[in-house]
Amino acid sequence: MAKPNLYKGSIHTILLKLLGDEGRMYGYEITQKVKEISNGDLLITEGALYPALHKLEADGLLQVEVEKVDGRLRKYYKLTEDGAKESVQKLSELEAYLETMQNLLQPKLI
Amino acid sequence: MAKPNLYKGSIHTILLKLLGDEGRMYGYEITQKVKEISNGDLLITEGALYPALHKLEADGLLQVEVEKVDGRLRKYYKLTEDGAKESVQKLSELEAYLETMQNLLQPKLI
DNA sequence: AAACATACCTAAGTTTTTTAGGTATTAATT
DNA sequence: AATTAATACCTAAAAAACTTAGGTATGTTT
Repeated sequence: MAKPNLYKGSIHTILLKLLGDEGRMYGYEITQKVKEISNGDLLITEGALYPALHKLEADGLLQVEVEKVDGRLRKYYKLTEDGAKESVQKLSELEAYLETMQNLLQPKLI
Repeated sequence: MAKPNLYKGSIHTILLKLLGDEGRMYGYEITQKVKEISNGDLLITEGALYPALHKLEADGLLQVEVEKVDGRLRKYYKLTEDGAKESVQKLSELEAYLETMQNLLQPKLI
């Protein structure tokens, strides 16, 4: 792993969370939003993003609405009901993971 | 991803951190320690652990001492000087990642 | 006119893991 | 006494999840 943009396994969770917060977003918007939130630390590559969105859609967790804005195509994604449930699930897993990591990082108490 | 035991990409960091804290540990001990710290949430599989230890050793970040205890072989690992430096580096990366994730999880402030 | 930003996409390759084995010794259980 | 569980190491094949490196097309800026 030369310069990973994000720890693997978290992209689906990030997408579900963002779409839950924002209501609906399109792919390019997501890349910019994540870059902004992370102050440039987390760069979601398009090669990871689009397959992830397609997978979540195929799994029935996302719903897509295509729109043309300023002559360009946009694919807006939003959570389905199942997506909202899965989001809760994934977020609690991520929180457990983050807590574990914090426990690992904490200076050892002897 | 059926039931991943840990978010990918963090195992090297975990190993460096644990060895920095504990001084020296052997493989099996690490699996038990991580299970304990995470209350059973994080299970480092041996198929991930041993190759990771060997990689870190090959990269000069770990040093190994073989001992026989109660008739069984143990391979104690500890950080080299380079390993200690790399540990600092990896930990700051992990902390930045955790902070970003926390930012993502925080309820949106409008 | 060229470069950059917006907006989508995919395929090949790489990395990192899971799965599923294997060997061997000691401790606990039946 | 024999089987199972725990301790302790290991590896190879497969799967998963990325990065890299392309591709197309439109609008904006230099």
